[in-house]
Amino acid sequence: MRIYNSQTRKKEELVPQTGNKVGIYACGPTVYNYFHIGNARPFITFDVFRRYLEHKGYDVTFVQNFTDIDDKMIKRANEEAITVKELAERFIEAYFEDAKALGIRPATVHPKATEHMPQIIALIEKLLEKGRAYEVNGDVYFRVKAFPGYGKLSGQDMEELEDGASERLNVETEKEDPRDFALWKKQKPGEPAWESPWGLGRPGWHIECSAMSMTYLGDTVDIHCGGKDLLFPHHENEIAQSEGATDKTYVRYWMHNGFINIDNEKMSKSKGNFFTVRDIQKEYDLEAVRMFMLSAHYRSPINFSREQIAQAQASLTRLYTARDQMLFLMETAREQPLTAQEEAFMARIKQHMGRFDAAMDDDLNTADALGALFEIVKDVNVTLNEASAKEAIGFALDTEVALCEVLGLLMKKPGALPEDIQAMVDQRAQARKDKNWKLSDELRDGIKAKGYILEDTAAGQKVRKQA
RNA sequence: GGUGCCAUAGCCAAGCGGUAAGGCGAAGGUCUGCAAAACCUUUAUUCUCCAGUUCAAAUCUGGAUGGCACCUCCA
Repeated sequence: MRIYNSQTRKKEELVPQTGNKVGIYACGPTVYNYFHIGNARPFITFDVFRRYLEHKGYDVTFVQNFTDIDDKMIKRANEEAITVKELAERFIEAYFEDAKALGIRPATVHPKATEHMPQIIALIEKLLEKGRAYEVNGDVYFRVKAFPGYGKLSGQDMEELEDGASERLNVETEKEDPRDFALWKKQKPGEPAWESPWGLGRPGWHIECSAMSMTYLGDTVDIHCGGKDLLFPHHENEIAQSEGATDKTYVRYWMHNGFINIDNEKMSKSKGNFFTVRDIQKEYDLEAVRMFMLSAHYRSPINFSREQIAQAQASLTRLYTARDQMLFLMETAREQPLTAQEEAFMARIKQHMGRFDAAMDDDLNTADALGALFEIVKDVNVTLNEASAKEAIGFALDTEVALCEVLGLLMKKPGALPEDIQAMVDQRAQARKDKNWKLSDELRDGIKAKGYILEDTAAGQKVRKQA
């Protein structure tokens, strides 16, 4: 498959370092709050990426960290009058709850920064040895001048960066160069701290990702992903730190997702125009949020609005209706020889499957892949009925479910009806037999009031849970 | 100032040189006891605008206009 590499700015054929093994590092959340809808985009995007790679037979190791110590963590913990550790535990738990509701699978490993101090310190020591870092009064900084490749990911010119940095950043006199960034921060009063050769302190934000990525995936990782805004300086700094220490390629493919906007403006903490996943969950099924994210290419910006989520919900229902219809048909379908039409139908389904894969192979084009999926739905609705062969129905059903699983959709399985609903359905069947339309309609309304949609079909009554 | 991205129907969106996928919505119809779902028909002779290259351009080039992001904690 081809993926867009942010560093070369081209789509490149994905060729893992070793056989079919793929190592992926994804920048995870800072666990100082519930994650918002913007955070959800990379989680969903790269979850789909991972699922698709596995669907293609790759053996994927997916590492996503938790940043559980930084300025925001300390500030929030102080506000709540709890320890940073307690704060982290609370929001790590919340992360897993929200991720699950969005259909995001847990990573292979979820390393925490605070549990990797030895690795972080060792990495900093290596940089000091090589003269690519320096210590000043208990703080350690990366010496950007000593790493000639600085700027290669973001395409920034070293001198322009220097001008920009000195203009914009407050001049911290202890740094040699305004572009230098902190690897280790000396403890301030009241802050959590760890022992180090430079005294008590804590790691800078960038170094933890380098250390954890290299711990679990080696000096060179196949793919590193995250949001577009992490490209500079976070990922640029990671390259400097890791390659500065090992003199080996740090990352072979960089992938960055686009943003979610609100009214065409970036959602951000400072603007206050953001929704947490929990806010959305009060109003919408989170599977619709996932569908919404998948409806556009992951590198394009998308605009979040209620209307968009409602549209996504409606499309999702179409997917569910087709699946449930096939499940319904399977109950009564018979084993019988395929007709010529059914064979042609199955051939078309295979073609749509091919189109789905081709779309996903092309830099994870989920919007196009969804198009192929809806072609299947259409064909199913036109072709299949009570007289269809079990083999044809089963094949289309398995195909739809398998493709949806790659996207992490259609995760809700139809369950048995609650007893009271089933009783009303049975009563309505009798009423219909008696042609008692008034009672029949009342029962249908009653069932709807309880959150179920009842439909009459040639094969009898069909009931499904309202979306 | 530096570095990039985007502009396709009422809304969302694919399309990457060969004559506009798909979804949502809307209108009419078929089916139905009535519904619902589903199906059929209609909804972009045209892709922000202006030049250019080409037998051929939404797709390539140049320019204009409008919008967005990064360079500062943020996915």
